[in-house]
Amino acid sequence: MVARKSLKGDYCPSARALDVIGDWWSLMIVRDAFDGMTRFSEFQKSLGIARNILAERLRTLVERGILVAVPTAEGRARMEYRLTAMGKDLFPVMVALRQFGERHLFAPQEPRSRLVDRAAGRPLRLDITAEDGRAIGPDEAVIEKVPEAG
Amino acid sequence: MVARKSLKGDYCPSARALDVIGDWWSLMIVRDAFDGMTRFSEFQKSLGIARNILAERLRTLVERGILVAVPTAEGRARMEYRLTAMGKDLFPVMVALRQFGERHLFAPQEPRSRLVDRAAGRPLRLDITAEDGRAIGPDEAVIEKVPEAG
DNA sequence: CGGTATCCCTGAAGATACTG
DNA sequence: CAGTATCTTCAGGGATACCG
Repeated sequence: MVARKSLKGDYCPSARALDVIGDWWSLMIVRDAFDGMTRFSEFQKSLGIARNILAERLRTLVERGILVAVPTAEGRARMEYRLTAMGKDLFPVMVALRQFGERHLFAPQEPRSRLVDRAAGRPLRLDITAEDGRAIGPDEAVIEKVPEAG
Repeated sequence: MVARKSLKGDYCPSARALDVIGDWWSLMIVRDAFDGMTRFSEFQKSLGIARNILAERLRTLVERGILVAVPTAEGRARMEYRLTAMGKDLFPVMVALRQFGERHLFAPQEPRSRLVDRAAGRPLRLDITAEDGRAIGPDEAVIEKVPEAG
């Protein structure tokens, strides 16, 4: 996933974003981080991931600037992993994925976790609009190719 | 990526969504589909993916209800692959990924493709809000666990 | 052109043992 | 507890040859 041959995706922000957080475990770690988890063992227990894999993923997420590792008061190498500002900018990605999942991947009455407005306890809205406020769907949007390497 | 052991993610819509479209090639195919591509060879040329892999990915995207394969007038097994309504619901995911990529993964003057409002040619906005219209960020949202399977 | 059928190979993931 | 180091397995992906 990391060093991919430069394809047209090179110039595509989606492709780059996917390169950074596009594999299963990284996204699940980020999801748990949004859910307030910070400790190695919390992630490990929540995900059932192998420890070496978790360590490696945390390392690259830190390298990429998604998480910071801050030493805890307790001991020596004890770290807490927290989302950076950049990491928090993944919030819309998480919300979008979640809404898609809720809409299409659960039976009507099937139990599921929900992401809600903390204050009101109600589901969130996600809106894509033009600068003038018009709602924009797939058919109202178009990809502008990069000028030179079109 | 497909048959993953049931982890807590079982109840997490994000995890399920990721199971459906969470690998590199599937997302890139969907991105190209949003960009108007429909033919096997278009995807193949755009992505530089091996043909067998592309065929397999198209097949599973169709199975999962993201794409439909419609026969073309031309010949026998010639297919066009188009986004279903469900597939189009991935639009917010693509926009969110793209915005993240644009914001954090490009140098200021580095060339990139852009997703714009077709009418105005201007970038899109993506807003997450509560039902009453308040803007919601990561700190204003909370994940409600599924009732029973806590 | 639009795929399918094989073969091979790498690299990512798991298990496990070890360390401070 | 919070990792690191090592080994092994296995499936995802590339290359290639073939078919209608």
